[in-house]
Amino acid sequence: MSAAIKLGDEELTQRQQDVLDIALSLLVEVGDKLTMTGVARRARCSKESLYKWFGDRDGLLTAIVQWQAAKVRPVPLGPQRMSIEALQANLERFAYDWLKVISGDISVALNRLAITHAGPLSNLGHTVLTNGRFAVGKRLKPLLKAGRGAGLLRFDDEEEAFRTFFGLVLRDVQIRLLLGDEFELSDQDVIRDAKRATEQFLKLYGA
Amino acid sequence: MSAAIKLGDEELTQRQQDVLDIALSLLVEVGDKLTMTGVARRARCSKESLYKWFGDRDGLLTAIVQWQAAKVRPVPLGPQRMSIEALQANLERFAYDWLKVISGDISVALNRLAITHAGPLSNLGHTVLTNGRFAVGKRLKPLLKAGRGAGLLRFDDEEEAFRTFFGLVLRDVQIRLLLGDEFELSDQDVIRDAKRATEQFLKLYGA
DNA sequence: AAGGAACCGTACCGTACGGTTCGGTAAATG
DNA sequence: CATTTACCGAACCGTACGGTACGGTTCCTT
Repeated sequence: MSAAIKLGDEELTQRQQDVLDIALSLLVEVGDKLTMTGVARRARCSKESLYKWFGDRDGLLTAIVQWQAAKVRPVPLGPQRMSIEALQANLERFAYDWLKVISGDISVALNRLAITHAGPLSNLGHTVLTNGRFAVGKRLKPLLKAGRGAGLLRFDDEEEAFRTFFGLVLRDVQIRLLLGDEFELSDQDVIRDAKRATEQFLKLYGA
Repeated sequence: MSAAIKLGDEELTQRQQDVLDIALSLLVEVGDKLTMTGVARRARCSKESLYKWFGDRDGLLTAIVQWQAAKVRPVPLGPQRMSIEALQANLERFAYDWLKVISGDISVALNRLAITHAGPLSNLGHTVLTNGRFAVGKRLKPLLKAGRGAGLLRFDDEEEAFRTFFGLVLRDVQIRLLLGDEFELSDQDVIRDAKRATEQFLKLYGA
């Protein structure tokens, strides 16, 4: 019995996890032209195994998305004593990590995939939203509330505050990348953007 | 000879324009499952005509995007005397129109289409970016510069200022809609969002 | 009225790909 | 050793769809 990792209701053997990683890398390369035969060839497994493990093509795509989502473990921001410096540093770190993820090849590929198959039928979009936009909100809100509790921030609706932070951090970056605009975003740029977004957010919501 | 409208290097007869409108409405319904046979049936034309007019499927999709883009004529903001009230009103109107377009079915469908076919091969993404994100920037920047010229705004880089406005207005709306999150956005919401984004922008960049 | 251009409707072709089946193999199980 | 399990590789099937061909119709021009 191999080491099994739970994913949703299922368990994944090591072999299956490896196949999903390979499928993900192939997805980044070829986008929505990902084919079952292609995955089987790249992963050196049979199509029969793919169908046995994941049901059908949609099941494989869902598994890829969920598998990637499961790998993104939230870095717990320790409930340190909240000073303005700590708040600012945490916000900057948050913005930096987030921008890095969003501008990465994997994020672009998965979001494209989910958008392509968006609709009432597929739940890929829902999965991506849950593990992206909403997961980030869930992680950021405690920080915002702590800041408010310490008298450093002022806002009525934490959801509104979070969405503003969202806009200030990502701006047009995600949509441009999704549409294929190949624009450079160096590590220095990301650092600068994270600082700027944090400053602007504090100017808007600072007490 | 029918009335011909220039689109790129080509001219479009009335019949072809009608077909493109029908194809666009069908695209909104079925998304990327748009098929040549389906367009021909809905438009009551032959596939042969579609291929004669648009070359191939990609040509049809490109024509749809360009045709819609050609319909969006920029509403010239008259160069009135720039007061803080006029600036604020113009920004609000800008944000309102923009948010309305982005949250509309047509915009969602076209952006999904372009994202699906994004890559070095297709220029759909480029077309959408040019007629969306960049066209808006081109229209907004004169207003921003006028505001700065009148001593109402303060910024070094107009591109940066515009991108911040972008983020404050759209926030997470576009990506959520693209991913299939069906969330209500009433006209009252749009009005409120436009006001809020404008206030925040003025707080950040007001002199 | 005659001729032709444009077009409709439909049948048809080729191919790509999702999904299935099957023979063969290696490792666990007893 | 015999059996089961899991898997690989490859051949195969069905279908959807992009693209083409062609006969028939409408309409415009001369």
